[in-house]
Amino acid sequence: MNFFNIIHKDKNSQARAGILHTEHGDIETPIFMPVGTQATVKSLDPVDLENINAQIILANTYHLHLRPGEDLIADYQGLHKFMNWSRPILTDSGGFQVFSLGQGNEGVQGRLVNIDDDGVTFTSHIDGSKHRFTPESAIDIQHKLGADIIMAFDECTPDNAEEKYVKEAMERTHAWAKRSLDAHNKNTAYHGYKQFLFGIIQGANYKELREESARAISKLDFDGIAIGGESVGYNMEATKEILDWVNPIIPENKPHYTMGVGFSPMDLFEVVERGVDMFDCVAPTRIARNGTLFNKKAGAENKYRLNINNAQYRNDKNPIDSDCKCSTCQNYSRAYIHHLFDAKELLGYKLATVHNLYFFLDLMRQIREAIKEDRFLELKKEWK
RNA sequence: GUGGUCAUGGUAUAAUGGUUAUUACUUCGGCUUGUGGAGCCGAAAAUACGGGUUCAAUUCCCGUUGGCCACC
Repeated sequence: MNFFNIIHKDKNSQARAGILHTEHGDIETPIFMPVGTQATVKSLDPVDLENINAQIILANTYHLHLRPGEDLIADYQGLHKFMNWSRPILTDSGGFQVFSLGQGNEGVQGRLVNIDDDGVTFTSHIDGSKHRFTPESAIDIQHKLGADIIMAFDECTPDNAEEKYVKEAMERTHAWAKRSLDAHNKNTAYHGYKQFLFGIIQGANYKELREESARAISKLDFDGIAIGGESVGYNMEATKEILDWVNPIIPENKPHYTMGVGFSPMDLFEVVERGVDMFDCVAPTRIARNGTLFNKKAGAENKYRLNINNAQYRNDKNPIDSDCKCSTCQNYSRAYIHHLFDAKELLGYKLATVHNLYFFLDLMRQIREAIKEDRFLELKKEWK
């Protein structure tokens, strides 16, 4: 059986519907993947995730290496058993954390990060201890964690970096891609089942570099192709442009994954329209914990969302979204959720996260149905 | 009752005889993108009351009211 089967290609765009086959179940694509960095989607447990029809979740190599450590998780036969999640998991390699938690970045200051051609030395954001990742060690850690889909170790460059440095980093990422693949091929079934490895295209916002990176990653024997970078997701105009550059180059029959996409409903349409099968983003869960909740009637001008903290919801008997079928909208009023946030009660985080993820995953379901019926662009128009 | 002391946004506070009176919390909006239950940005909101001195008083003086402390 192939890892990835395309079931239907939309007649009016590059959108396609497909299925990813893994040991822990099939994944219908295109799909949004909730982020559960530390082996938990914050505030939810696996029963909640199944109830909202999550098909696959993410976890992170960097965070789990530092705490509790891959050897401990391997002791529990991998992440699935450790966290009691029986469906597919994808682990990010930790390459992005070198960038996002790196020196000079907003949010986490003063982290020591030294990049050389062999790997990266960095200090822990938890206790300042020194650590080192190489392509080989990042793969080894991911084997022990046991995710169904794992990622090559890459270097993500800032978009404002000069072309010379971006080119160096990109070439390093290509060399690391080969080394990740070699390390992976020595042991593709650490826990007794096959893990699939994706390569990552870099090159920031330089057309020639993106094309070169797309060629380099495409010719390697990866199971899937990811598109990374600071702009991807964060700057949708740039993201669309990058996808238009690399799409003619990357193999059509492999799954395409844009890393960090899924801030607003329209973002989902934009990348699916350009042939993307998988994407993840912390936004739906993070903004949920701050009280920002998806609502279709709020309209495109409000990014289809409302802030439940606002005073206007203090005594509002309606659900967050009257068309939503999630357990939060079926059972709770805006007034109650407003109160939970006002009082900083833990249940508020859970109810909000359930709603935002359900909203996104149900929209993905609608998108898949629309693709199969060649009306993807019509559905997109409803949300424009 | 006598003496002392204090009175600044809703709460707690800083400062000053002279542009727009400080800060925190609260309140009201916003930001959030391969995770950050955090953080950040913006807005609203005050010199107890009455009189006096002065070019100018939230500041100095007197009184009123109220709080606190001590004494009888």
